[in-house]
Amino acid sequence: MSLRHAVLGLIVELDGASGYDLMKLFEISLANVWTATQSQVYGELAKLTADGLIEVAAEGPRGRKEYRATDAGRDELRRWLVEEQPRPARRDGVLLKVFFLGQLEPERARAYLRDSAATMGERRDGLAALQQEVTWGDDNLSLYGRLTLEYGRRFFAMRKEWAEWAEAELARHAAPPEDADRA
Amino acid sequence: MSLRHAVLGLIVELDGASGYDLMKLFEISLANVWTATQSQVYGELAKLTADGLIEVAAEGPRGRKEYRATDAGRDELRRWLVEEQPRPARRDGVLLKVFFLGQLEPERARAYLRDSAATMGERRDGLAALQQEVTWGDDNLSLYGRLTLEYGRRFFAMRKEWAEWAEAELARHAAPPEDADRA
DNA sequence: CTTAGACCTTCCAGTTTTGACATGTCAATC
DNA sequence: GATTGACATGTCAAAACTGGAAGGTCTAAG
Repeated sequence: MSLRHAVLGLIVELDGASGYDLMKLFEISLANVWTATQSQVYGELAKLTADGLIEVAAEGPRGRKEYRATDAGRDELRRWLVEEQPRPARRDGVLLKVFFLGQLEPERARAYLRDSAATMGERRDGLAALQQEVTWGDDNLSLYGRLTLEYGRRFFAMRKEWAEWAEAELARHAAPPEDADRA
Repeated sequence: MSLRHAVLGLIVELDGASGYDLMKLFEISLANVWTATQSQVYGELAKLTADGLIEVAAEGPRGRKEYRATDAGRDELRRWLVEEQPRPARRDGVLLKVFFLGQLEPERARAYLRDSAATMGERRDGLAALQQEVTWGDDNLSLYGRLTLEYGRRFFAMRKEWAEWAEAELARHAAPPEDADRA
C-alpha cells in the first residue's frame, strides 16, 4: 500500500493540504516517483480520515477541505519508513517490447532502439535543464526532491546509453560474417 | 494491456507452450521485465483463446495444454510492437521512501541509503554472475534476453551509484558549517 | 509398492488501478 | 451580465493484480 503513504507523506511534509493541492504535487514533484489519479487521491483521503491518520483541519472557499496529519498519521508514516521494505516493481513496458523485438525485421528493431535512445536523451536533457533552472530552498522537500530529480536524470542517461549499446549489439549480429576469417 | 502481449509474445517465440512453461519463463527470463502470477497467466491464456489469438495445439500428459499462436495472434503481436508506444511506468516504492526520508533523523536516512546501495550492489553482482554463467544460444530469445539482462545489470549499477551519491549529499547537508571559511 | 517431487490446471475473494462522468464555486475578463 | 478557466470534490464500473487454496497426474528413487 504505497499510494496511502505517498498521500500521507505529502500531508505530513506540507503540514496541511487539500486533495487539489495533492493532485498538483503528484503531477509535478512526484511524477517520476509515483503517479495517482484524482479518484485515487480523493478516495485515499477519505480512507485515511476514516482510519484517523489525517483530519480535516479547515474548510475553505469552494468546499475546499484542508487536511492535516494526526499524531497517529505521523507515527504510521514513520513506521512505514523504518519498518516496511519495498519490493522493487519489476515491470517495464519499454523493456518488454525489446524482449520481443526479434519478431520484427532486424532493421526495424534497430530503428526502435535508436528512437528509444533519442527519446531517453531528450528526457535526460529535460531534467538536466530543470536542475539548472530550479532554485532550491532549504526545506526537506527541496533537498529530497533534488535527490529524486538527480535519480531521474541518471536513469534516463543510463537508459540512453543502454539503448545505444543494444543497437550496436544488434548491428554486430545482423552482419557478423564479414571478417571472421579475413587474414 | 501489456500482460496480454507478454504472454502472447512468449507463445509466438516459443512456438508452443503450456501455462506451466510460461510461468517458468516469467520467473526466470522475464523476471526483470514483467512479472505475473499464476492466476494472471492462466487467466490471460483463456482470454487470448477466446479472442482467437492463440489456440490449443495439443494436449499432453497431465491435462497439459500446449498453446500456439494463430495468424491473428502473430499479427496482433506485430501491431503492438510497431504501433503502440508504451508509457514508461513511473512508480517506484524505493524512491517514494527517499522522497520522505526527511521525516527521519538524518542519520537514519543516511543508513537507509547505505543499505539501499548495498542491496543494489548485490543485485548487480548477481546479474553479472548470471551473465558469466549462462551459455547463450543463437536464437532470438537468447539474443534479446541478453540485452535485457544487461539492462538489469546497468540499472542496479546506476542505482547503487546514485544511492552512494545521495548519501554523500545528505552528509554534506548534515554537517556543512565546518570549513566554510577555513583558510 | 510407496512416496516425494515435479508437473499442470482451475477458481476465487479481495484489493488496487484506471478512466471516465458528474457537480458545483469563485475570480477575472470581455 | 456573461463567459471562461482555475479551483474543488465526489462517485462509479471495469480492468488488472494479489495471494492464495484446491485438486489432480506422472516419474523416479528408495
